[in-house]
Amino acid sequence: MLARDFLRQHFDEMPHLLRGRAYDTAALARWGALDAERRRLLTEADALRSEKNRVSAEVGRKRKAGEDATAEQERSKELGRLVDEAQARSAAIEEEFSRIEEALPNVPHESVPEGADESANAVVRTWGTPPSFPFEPKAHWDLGPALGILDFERAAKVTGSRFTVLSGAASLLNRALIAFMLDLHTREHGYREVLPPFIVNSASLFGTGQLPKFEQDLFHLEGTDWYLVPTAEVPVTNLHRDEVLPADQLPISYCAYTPCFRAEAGAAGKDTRGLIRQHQFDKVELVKITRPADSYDALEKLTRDAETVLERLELPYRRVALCRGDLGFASARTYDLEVWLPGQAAYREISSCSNFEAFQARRASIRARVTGPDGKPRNELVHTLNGSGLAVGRTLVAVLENYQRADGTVAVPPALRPYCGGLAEIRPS
RNA sequence: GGAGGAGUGGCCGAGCGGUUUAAGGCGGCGGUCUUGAAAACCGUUGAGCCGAAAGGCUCCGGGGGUUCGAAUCCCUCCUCCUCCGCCA
Repeated sequence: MLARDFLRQHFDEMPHLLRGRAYDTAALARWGALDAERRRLLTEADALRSEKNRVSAEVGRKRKAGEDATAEQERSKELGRLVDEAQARSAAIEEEFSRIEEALPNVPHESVPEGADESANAVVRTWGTPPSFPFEPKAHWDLGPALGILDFERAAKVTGSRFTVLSGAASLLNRALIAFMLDLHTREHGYREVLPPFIVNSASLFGTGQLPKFEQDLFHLEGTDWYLVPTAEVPVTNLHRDEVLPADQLPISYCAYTPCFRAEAGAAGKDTRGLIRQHQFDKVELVKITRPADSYDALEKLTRDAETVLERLELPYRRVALCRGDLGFASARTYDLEVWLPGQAAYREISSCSNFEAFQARRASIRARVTGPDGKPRNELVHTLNGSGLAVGRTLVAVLENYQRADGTVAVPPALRPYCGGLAEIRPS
């Protein structure tokens, strides 16, 4: 959510500030009209309530003194009715007003590239060289079944499309990747590991911005207020919802492994083959909570931490700065990391690292107790960030495709071997 | 799932129908004292909203109700604790 003060002060500039982003322009205009009306009704109701409080206190005083207070009681009753009326009118407006605010996307940082879609994203840096093969490299959806380690058909039988059974070396590698990533981030990058619940409530999803707008992307547990986590960002960021953190605790850096569950509504026909787009996948997530002044440095660090995983695994990748139109709803600035996939001869997203500034902190009420410029303590909204470090399923895909050999076997990246009992190559099983 | 108990400001905790403008403590901030610090003492210190300001309103786990008036009484939901049952 954006701050009300900010919306008021920059109301006329909002269309410019949100250019390229998807939002309801009519709703924004309506916000401006409702704001004035809402404040008028609020002032009116407050004045009535004030009068009612005064009269009630007078009843108390008179009764204590043994005087008759019938007239005051009647007056107070009448005022109560007027307050209820005023309240009913303002509640309806408040409701619509809030719904509009909750649906407005974040304002992009000034450094975000202009542009409407993916094609306008800016490549910031490229690392490594896509390997050249003396043979036609295969896609993982051919390699995996040939090796007997990925089974798409049985997963479809057991559950449905967009699920995969990993077995043997694939499940071992998947597990090794999780352990490798967590170890790297906790031991070398200073993150604290957490294992959060894989089910979250609607308040948490509101806090990080998935609700109310993106309910169709989530798996909702019928008859409950619970949802499967779409990303560890939700439980981990919400660890500190409704909290005031001591300033000396910041920055906070967490890393967490969770499975992620996504309904993928609206993705029909997209990436239907292989492991790229699944209803369930594993991810190691990085989350940072910082003082506002520190968040852009933190974004660079967090992104570097994610890149280090790819470098240790010797997987070629590039870093892309998302343009305004490609930015997620809550983000002010996002870097995507794209890994090279020989099977598709393309770079594909494997991590997305974002600074949400105070957008999530405002929704989730995450603040820090800081000393103001006047030396007095005050509460300040924190900035939240997160990024994949990395998406495990897609990393497995990248390993299989980049490390494949002419005979159909796959080498195991050296950095991963200690996590696989020394396994150096994957052969058909 | 059953039976009891409890949710109050950054934290702990009193309050159980009308000076609650929420006692007291801890912590924070300012001061006295000190070479400096600690200790002691004094003062100060919740959040959100409306308002140019003066000031006003709301908030005692969430929601609803009773009453002229609710932290306080009633209903309901949630969470935590204790015991019982079931269970990896």
